[in-house]
Amino acid sequence: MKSDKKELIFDAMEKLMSEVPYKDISVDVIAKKAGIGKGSIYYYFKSKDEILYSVIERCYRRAVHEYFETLHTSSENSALAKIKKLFQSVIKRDFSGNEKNMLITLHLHDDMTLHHKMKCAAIQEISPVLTELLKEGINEGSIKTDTPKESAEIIVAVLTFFLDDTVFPEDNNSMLIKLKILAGVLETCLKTEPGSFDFLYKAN
Amino acid sequence: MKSDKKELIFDAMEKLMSEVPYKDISVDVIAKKAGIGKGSIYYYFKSKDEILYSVIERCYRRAVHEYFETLHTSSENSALAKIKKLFQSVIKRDFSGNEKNMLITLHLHDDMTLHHKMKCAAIQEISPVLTELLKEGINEGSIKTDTPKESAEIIVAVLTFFLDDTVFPEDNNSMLIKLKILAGVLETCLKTEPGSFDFLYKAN
DNA sequence: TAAAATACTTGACCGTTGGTCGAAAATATG
DNA sequence: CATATTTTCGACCAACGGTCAAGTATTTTA
Repeated sequence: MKSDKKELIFDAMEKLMSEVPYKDISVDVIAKKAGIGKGSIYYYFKSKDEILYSVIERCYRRAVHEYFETLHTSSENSALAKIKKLFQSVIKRDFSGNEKNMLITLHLHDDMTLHHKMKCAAIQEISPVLTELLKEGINEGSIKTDTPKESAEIIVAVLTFFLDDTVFPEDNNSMLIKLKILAGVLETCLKTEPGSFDFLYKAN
Repeated sequence: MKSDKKELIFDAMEKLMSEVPYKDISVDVIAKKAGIGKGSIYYYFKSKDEILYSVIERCYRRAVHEYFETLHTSSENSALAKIKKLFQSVIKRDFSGNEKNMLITLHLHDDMTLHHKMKCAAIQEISPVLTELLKEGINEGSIKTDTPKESAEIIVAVLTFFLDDTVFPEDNNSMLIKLKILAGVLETCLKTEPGSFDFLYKAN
């Protein structure tokens, strides 16, 4: 019966973030939601911001984990196919209304503190994975670039930027056009077969 | 002798932001620096954040204004040349240490609130100008794209992202590689002559 | 097992903050 | 000059993030 307080705090924060704007989440409220004393919070985290960071990082780590899960249950194993899966693990729920997850919920909030941190976390957590996939693609011959690490970082950065509703507060059509441009950019950037990234803007 | 209080507040805020982290700038301090009562601040701005937004917007508007100034003092008037000038007005001081301006100063701060807002403001202020330049280039024949507006927004977004030190906290070499990639991406994205955007990563 | 040490828990408390407000001062209007 | 309107102000407030001494549970020691 180890009641991991740290996990309790995580869960309380995550729950709250999906319910109310970050600015309305006080440490007292987190403690209340977690069912522990306020002082305990500061036994496990050195600041309120640290809780936020940890939650966001965990969120992207889960997306990466989900991607690795899908790998096992699939025959297609080309680098490009894997990249597609990785992207989908991160973004797929952002465009379907029914299965909201943490990432989309976070994006919806208007608090700026969140958005910058999310981009940084995304780059930190996801770009290393993508970097390896790019290298795989290079070995396979399906991808050509001399700078996989930097390319990966750029790609993740841009992708995350795109998913941020608050940066481009526009209609879906503009978003679709941009995703199409992005697909083209990725193709030329990585010198892949035409259509390799069409899944970004094509339904399913 | 109209002592425009609003301007006083602007200047105080701008000065303070170049001196201390945003989180250390209280409304009392702004009032003190501006030499007015705290209550007066809330007569002209409805919140502290609104001051921040206004200052950042003014900052990018100045960059755009500076660009328009350089237009008059030049013979070269091709769309690509103008785009180069626009970019340089926004970023040039970010890489030279001596002539620090507001933009670089802001980027240096570690406060997240700033960074997201700066990206939004950059897109809002600069991408319309770039959109027109892309259209010019299309008419000239030097640029080819069906979606100038969206392309412009993407370009500004990515560029701003790159200039943000806190997102890619790496060495200058990685930054240089990324700017090189970006230049290539812009070329293929806009179908311009090779080397059109080399100024992004080449010294002067 | 008792005692000592360590790890964990707590909520009252603190300093600071963004923002409010009624009143005073300045300015405009007639 | 009197009245109305705009501007200025700082004492004040509620709420916040964070601290802390004092307690309780758990583990270690002998």
